[in-house]
Amino acid sequence: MAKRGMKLWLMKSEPDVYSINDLRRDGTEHWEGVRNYQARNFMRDMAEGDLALFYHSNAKPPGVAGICRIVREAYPDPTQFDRKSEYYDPKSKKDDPRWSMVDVEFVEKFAEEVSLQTLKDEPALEEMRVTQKGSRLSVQPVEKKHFKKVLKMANAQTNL
DNA sequence: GCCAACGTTGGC
DNA sequence: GCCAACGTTGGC
Repeated sequence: MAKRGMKLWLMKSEPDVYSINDLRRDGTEHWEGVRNYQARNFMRDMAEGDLALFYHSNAKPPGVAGICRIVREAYPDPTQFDRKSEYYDPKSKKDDPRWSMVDVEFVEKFAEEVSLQTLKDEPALEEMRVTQKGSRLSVQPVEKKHFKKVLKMANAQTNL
């Protein structure tokens, strides 16, 4: 059931890097490596218990693969200080970390992914951010009506 | 691999 | 503060 004031999100991951199957295996994971200020700011707005659509980007086809839940609110992403990490940011200072991450846990993998094309073909999702041209943002808020629609299209077990 | 649609950087 | 050059994202 939906908690009062719960916010809803969409989070993109390239399945070659980290997929919904990886999250199912791991249970929980750090959502590290976000290096875009807008996406970071959205992560900072997340609260424990919020739900997110797990979106496979750069996939064939791209689409929503399942659901995850925020289990830890934003805190500094340690990879920004790790010289060996591909996410290393030499400009970020220890006493003023630039980048944040959240922790997520696996909720559900859809029996069938809902492809981006399917989302685009659904008139009710016309205004959803991810269906819009040039939507590159890797973390984005989702309106409740859109989230519910996607759950329905996916025959999801999760409901709001 | 191409390229549109951004976002960031840095010279001025 | 402007803006050109450059880098990244991500669908196709």
